[in-house]
Amino acid sequence: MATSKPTKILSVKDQIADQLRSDIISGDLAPNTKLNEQELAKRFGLSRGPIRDVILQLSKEGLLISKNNCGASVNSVLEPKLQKLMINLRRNIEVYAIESLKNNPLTAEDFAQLESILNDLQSAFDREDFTEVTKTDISFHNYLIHKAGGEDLVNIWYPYVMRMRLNYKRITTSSECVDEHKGILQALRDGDISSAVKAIKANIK
Amino acid sequence: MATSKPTKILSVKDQIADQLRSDIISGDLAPNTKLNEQELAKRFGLSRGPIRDVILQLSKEGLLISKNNCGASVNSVLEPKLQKLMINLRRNIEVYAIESLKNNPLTAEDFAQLESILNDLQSAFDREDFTEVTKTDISFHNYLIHKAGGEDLVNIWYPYVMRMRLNYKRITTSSECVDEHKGILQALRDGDISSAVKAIKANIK
DNA sequence: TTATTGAATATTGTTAACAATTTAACGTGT
DNA sequence: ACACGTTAAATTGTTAACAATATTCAATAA
Repeated sequence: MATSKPTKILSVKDQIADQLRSDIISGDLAPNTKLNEQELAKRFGLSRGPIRDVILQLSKEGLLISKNNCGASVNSVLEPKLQKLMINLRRNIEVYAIESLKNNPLTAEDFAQLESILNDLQSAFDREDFTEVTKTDISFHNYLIHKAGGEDLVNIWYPYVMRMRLNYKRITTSSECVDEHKGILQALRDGDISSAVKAIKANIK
Repeated sequence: MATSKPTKILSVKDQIADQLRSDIISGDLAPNTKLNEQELAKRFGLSRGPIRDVILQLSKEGLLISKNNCGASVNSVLEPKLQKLMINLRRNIEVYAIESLKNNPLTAEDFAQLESILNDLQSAFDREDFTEVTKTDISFHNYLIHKAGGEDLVNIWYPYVMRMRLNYKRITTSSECVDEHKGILQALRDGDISSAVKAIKANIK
């Protein structure tokens, strides 16, 4: 039996959602841009049905906002106060995740995975592919969140990250971003949870 | 022009979503129950299209969970730790909402609305219509959240409330629930924010 | 008996035509 | 020129048939 790395199978809708997420993160689709179902259907070579599903999915994630009979648009930037609230809530979730690793420590496999993600992060920086940087950044956190609380926690957490990405267009420098994540990982390796918590808090802003 | 109370116009899908929410809250649809699209379509006299939309909507709210090619089920009860986390997060949001009323105080109209909601709450208790009790309870909080942060904040907050309702089947007594909300309202009337915050914290559990 | 294979069934995913609604454009009257 | 109502176009909502995928269950072999 072939036990090599399982290539991820993505449903058609997942792929389209992924592409649209990229477009939004990259700024290609600016906030308040209205989406046209037919247009999207033609672009992806599908009918409007699945497109509608994807639009609802991305609404669930906070990236789009859709009103009755009026279509969907890219969600707008949050006002600063709500932004701060969301950062605070996200911090709560991620701190919870880190602390829960006390009873559910990372395995060697986990560390290998996270290491690999950080390599991808560095590589994306080197290519100056900032959309990929963002996605990889998110996937690092996603890994930890999932480890700590499974799908349930991911579902609670995900909308915050996504919605926050709409607010921050500016990208940090390579060294800062990669180093911050390496710091988190190292603290976890050392089993130094309180240090990891500090590092996570510093990273979420 | 007739300026009397505007009767809310609900889209077909909103009405179906509402009904399903009731079914889930009432326990008529127990956690992990699988939903059948055809069945629902027949029940509501629609085709499967809009039903699918509603299912996605309720997934967004955390009431349902749907997997690829495998349909949707009523979401399961959260494990106690995640439950506590969610309560904590919801408290954060509601405290934020209350505190933001300092700069954006409730009007006479607001108080009238909230009063009316509490009357409905008492009435639902008297009728022992506990599904309606839950919905009215939620709508009280919803009013404050919306006042404080608009649609954006409601969208952040709503999934927590809904998901939490799946965990608590037991209903509190009439006097306890109504009194708690009256306490919140009275503190707000007095302009005593810190007291209102205390009352909200005590109410969310 | 237990596991496994395969066909039959049921369910979800997709499509394209049709209906209802919203948006835009136009013309009329003031 | 401006406001208003009507019509035409564009867009979203809905439907029903079809395709792809999962599930069920019976038959077979170990």
